[in-house]
Amino acid sequence: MESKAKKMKMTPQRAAIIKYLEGNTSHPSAEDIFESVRKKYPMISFTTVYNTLQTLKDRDRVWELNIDDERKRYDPNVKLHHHLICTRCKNIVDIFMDFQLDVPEEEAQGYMISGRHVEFYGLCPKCGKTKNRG
Amino acid sequence: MESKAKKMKMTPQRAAIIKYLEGNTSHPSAEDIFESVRKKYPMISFTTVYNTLQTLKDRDRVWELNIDDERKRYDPNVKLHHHLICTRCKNIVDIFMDFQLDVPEEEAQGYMISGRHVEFYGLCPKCGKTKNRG
DNA sequence: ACTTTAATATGTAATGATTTCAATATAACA
DNA sequence: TGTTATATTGAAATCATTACATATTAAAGT
Ligand SMILES: [Mn+2]
Ligand SMILES: [Mn+2]
Ligand SMILES: [Zn+2]
Ligand SMILES: [Zn+2]
Repeated sequence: MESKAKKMKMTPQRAAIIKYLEGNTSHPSAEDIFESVRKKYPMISFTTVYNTLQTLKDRDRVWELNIDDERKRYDPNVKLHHHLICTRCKNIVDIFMDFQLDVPEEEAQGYMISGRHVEFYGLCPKCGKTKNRG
Repeated sequence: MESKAKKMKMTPQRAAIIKYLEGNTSHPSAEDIFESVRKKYPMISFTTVYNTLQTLKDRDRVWELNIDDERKRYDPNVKLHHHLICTRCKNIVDIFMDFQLDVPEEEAQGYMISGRHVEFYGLCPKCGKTKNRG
């Protein structure tokens, strides 16, 4: 009992953030979380959002995605899955498929591979239509 | 002849940046490029590095990677391939394998998929040894 | 219930990568 | 050689994220 097992103090702010994330498949940014939680807790600080996200990351309760080139995105679903991102509006959707992604010893160049993630890029249905001036 | 076909004015700075990138498999950051080119052109501006990278991106001569959570990384190899990143030192190496990554219509959720990229995470040989206090 | 205290929340300042901008310089071409 | 669209430069601005100092509070013990 050590790393993941540290007890986590519950606060209204944390509860609100966790509630917002629960089952959320929109892959929100820290700002998205802040703006949403702010409706109920107008006094919440941006720092608290980042602090809480860090705490949740430490406990593997949230996954930080670098898939969006402008900001970090957060995913409460930490089970292995992949993503499809719209290159125009940055919408992200889940892909639950089990790809065969084994890297043979000689290709791994001595790395100890512990994680894998497939990113697909394209245009979402909405952006696919309005090709220009999106 | 239009988008990609725009002619590109050649300058000593651009030549130096392009030369540095040519065949470079280290996936350098803008700063890496700046520091290297600066040795020959001490007066080069950071802005010029970013400008040139933008120009090269526009012409599909360089690939901007979001794989590193701290900074953008650039890859002069624009042919489809994948990457393996060390989660500790952020070293990035290429994986030239042809994975089967077809997403069936019903999983694509209406997206028009145009690109794919597999990211592997792990520890590089160096970091794998020194498990602590890296 | 009251006390204690380590953990958390807050506001503000700092950081660091990237972008914007206005002025100056120059590659390409006639 | 002159013209001009394009590129370079340095400085300032932007924006996401982090660091810090101070005030607050959840939770464990009494
Ligand atoms: Mn997801
Ligand atoms: Mn590469
Ligand atoms: Zn879209
Ligand atoms: Zn490493």
